[in-house]
Amino acid sequence: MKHLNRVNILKTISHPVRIRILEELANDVKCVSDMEEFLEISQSNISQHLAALRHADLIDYFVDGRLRCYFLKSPIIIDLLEVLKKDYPDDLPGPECCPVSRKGTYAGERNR
Amino acid sequence: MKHLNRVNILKTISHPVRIRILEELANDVKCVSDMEEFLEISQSNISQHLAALRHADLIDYFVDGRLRCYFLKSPIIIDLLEVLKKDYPDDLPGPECCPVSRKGTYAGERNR
DNA sequence: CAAATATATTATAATATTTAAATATATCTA
DNA sequence: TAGATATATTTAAATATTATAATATATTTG
Repeated sequence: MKHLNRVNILKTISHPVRIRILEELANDVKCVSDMEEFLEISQSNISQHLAALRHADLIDYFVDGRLRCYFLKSPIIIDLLEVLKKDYPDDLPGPECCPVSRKGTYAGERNR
Repeated sequence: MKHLNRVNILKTISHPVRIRILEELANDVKCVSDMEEFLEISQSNISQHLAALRHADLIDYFVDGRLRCYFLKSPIIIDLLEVLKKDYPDDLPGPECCPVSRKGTYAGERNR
């Protein structure tokens, strides 16, 4: 079941707006009207993205009067954001020469 | 542009079958008929998922006769898989008492 | 309490993703 | 060269995601 949950986390964060929200929350508590300043989308759309993040248990909030103050709840997000920020210049080296599998020799030259 | 590319990588790997394929390729070269053994989906569906991974530049293959031998190409995948495998027992600690933002005091008790 | 503010929810239409089925292509083998 | 094998592509239908618009709720303030 953990696997499905992880896939669900990935799905949930696979959106530019939600990544942006999470990056901001990784630094700071933010309420929705703070977010309206750096996100160029409607308030109700922001709320929908926040709902998606809440349903995946990635964020939570506390209430200050009519503000809802969101913060990051899930520690995996910190690590995922860090990986997403890293630079990865090169491709992995291809497999060593001629690995062998049950079905084939895997000997051939690489194609494209 | 890098941001969008990262979101695209996330979207592409946000599927249980594609995660599984990547996990296998992180260990080993595999051809499609190898994959037919551990994936319980049709061959053409496997090919479709492989195409998605190729289009995101995450994998590549070389050709051995009629086999196509896939391997992992993108180094970020290694790091992402590692994070996905890690255990994260606890939630992050909530924000310290009473942080302040432009818009509010953020003082209140947490709600749920 | 009425109006204003901050945020959430619902409905809907547009778009994207997914699977399944059918077909196509390339390589090998007899 | 005619299967047979391994894999890919295309099409179509089902489902999911997204943004927008409209409306609802809760809190504060006058």
